Amino acid sequence: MIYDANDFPRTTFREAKTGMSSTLESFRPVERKETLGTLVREQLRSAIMAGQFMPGEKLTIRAVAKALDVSLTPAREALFNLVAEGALETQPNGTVCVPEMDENRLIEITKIRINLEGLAAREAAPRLSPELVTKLEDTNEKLIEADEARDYTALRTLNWQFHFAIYEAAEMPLLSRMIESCWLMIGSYLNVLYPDYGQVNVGIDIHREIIKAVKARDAEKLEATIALDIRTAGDWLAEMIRKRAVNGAD
Amino acid sequence: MIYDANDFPRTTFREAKTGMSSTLESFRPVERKETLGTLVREQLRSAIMAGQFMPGEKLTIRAVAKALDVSLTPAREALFNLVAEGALETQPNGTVCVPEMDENRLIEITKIRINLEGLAAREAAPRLSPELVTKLEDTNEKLIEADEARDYTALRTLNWQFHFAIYEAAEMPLLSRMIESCWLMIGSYLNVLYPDYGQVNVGIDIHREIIKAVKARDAEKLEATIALDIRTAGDWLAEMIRKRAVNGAD
DNA sequence: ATGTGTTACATGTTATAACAAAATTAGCGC
DNA sequence: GCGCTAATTTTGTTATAACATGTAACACAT
Repeated sequence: MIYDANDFPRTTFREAKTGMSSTLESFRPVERKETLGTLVREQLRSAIMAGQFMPGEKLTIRAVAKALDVSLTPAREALFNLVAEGALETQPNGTVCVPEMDENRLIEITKIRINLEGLAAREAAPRLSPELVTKLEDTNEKLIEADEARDYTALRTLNWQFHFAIYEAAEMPLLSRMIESCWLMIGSYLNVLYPDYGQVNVGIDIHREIIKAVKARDAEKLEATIALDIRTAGDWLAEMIRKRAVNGAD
Repeated sequence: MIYDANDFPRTTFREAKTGMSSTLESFRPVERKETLGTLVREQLRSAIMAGQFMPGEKLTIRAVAKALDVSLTPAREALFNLVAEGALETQPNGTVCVPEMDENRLIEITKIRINLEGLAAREAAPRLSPELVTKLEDTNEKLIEADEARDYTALRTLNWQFHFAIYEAAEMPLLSRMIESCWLMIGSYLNVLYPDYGQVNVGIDIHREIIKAVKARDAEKLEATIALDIRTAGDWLAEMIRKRAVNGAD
C-alpha cells in the first residue's frame, strides 16, 4: 500500500549464456528466481525514486518487513543494500532513513551528474542509431502528453527512459549504474519539493535539443545540452530548497 | 589469516552534528559501536583492495562466516553490501564472487576514474592548503622509500593516502565514495596481475608533477596530471591483461 | 569404460528467537 | 506544571534452524 511499485526499468547485469542442443536452440535460460531481499529492494527503490518518503523519514526494519509481509532478514538486506548504494543513510543508532537534502548535497550531486552523464553522452554519441532517435522521439511525445495530462508519475518514468536510452547506448554498464545511483539520490526529493508538479516540464525544449544532437551524433552538443538539462533541474531544486528553508517548512 | 586487514583509511560519512555546550565544544561524537556486519565488510574490503582474492573466486557465505568466526547473518550482510557497492558480483545462483576483469571493464573503469577524479581535482584545487602540500610531500617520501624497500603493500596504502588526501580537499563526500568504489573495483586485480610488483613505481614522477600542480593550485594541470596517472596505470594493467590472455593464464 | 540415476553434501534463503540498547511512556515527587 | 526516574515498548543485532536448490560423488547397468 505504502510502497507503491512503479516501473523504472532497471539496468540488468545478467547476460544470457548460450550453448544448447539443436532443437532447444531457441530456449532462453530460465529467469532466475528473485529472492525476497531483491524484491523488497526493488519495491523500496521505486518508492524512493517516486519520492514517496519524506527526507529524514525513518525506515525501520520491522515496518518494512510488515508492510511487505516478509521477515526481518530480507527487509534488513534490502535496506542496507540501498544504504551501500547511497540511496539511504544510517543514523548513528543504526536506523535507516531517507537522507536530508541540503543545498551542498544537491550541488555535489549535480556536479557529479554533469560529469557522469556527460561522459555517457560522449561515449554514446558515435553509437547512436536511427532506431534510438525514433525511440527518443516517441518517448518525448508521450512525455509531452503526460505533461499536458499532468500525470507526473508517468512523466518521471518517461523522463527516466528518455535519458537512460541514451546512456545505455554508451554500453558502459558500470557507468549506467552509477548514474542510476545519482538519480536515486535526487529522486527522493522530487515529490517532496513538488507535491503537485513535475520537475521536467520546463525541460521539454531541452529534450528537443537533445534529440537534435542525437540525430546529428554531435557528441559535444549532446553533452552540453544534457549538462544544461541537469543544471536547470538542479537550479530549480536549489531554489525550492531555499524557499522551503525560508518558509520554515519541516 | 586469509582475511588480512590492511588499513586503507576509509572515507567516513558520519558528519559530526554540532550544537553542544561551550566547554564541550571540542568533543567529537563518540565512535559508533561497529556492528559485526560492518567489521566483516571492512575486512573484506581491505582484502579485496589488497588483491588477496583471485578474480572469479567464490566467496561463500559460510566460508566468510567461518573465517571471521561470525554467524551467517553478518557475513551475508557484508558480502551483499559489497555487491551493492560494485566491489563484488553475484552469480546467477546467488553465490558472491570477485568480478573478472577484462579489457572492456578496465577501459570503462579508467574512463570513469578520469572523469570522477578529474572533477575532484578541479574542485579541490582552490581549497588546497600549504599543509596539504607538506602532507603530500611527506607521503610521497614514504612512498619512494616503500618502493625502494619493495614493500608493495605499504606502497599501495601510501598511494591511496596520497590521492585521497587531494580528493578529500574537494569536500565532496559522495564523490569521494564513488571514487573509492572505483579503486575497489580495480584493486582486486593488482596483486593478481602483479604478484611481485607494485603498480605505482612508474608513477612517482607523475606524483612529483601532481605535487607541483597542488603547490601552484593549478586546477587544469592538476586534473591533467591525475588523468595521466590514471591512464598510465590503466594502460599498464591493460597490457598485463593482454599478456595474461596470450599466455593463457587462468 | 561410459552414461545414468541416486544419494550425499554444500550452499543460498528465510523465518524465528533471544538479546541489548535506545526511545518512549508512565508514574511520582516537588 | 515541571523534572526526574523507572518501566515499557520499540528497534537493531545476531545466532540458529529449517528449507530448497544446486553440485558432486558414487554405484550400477549397459
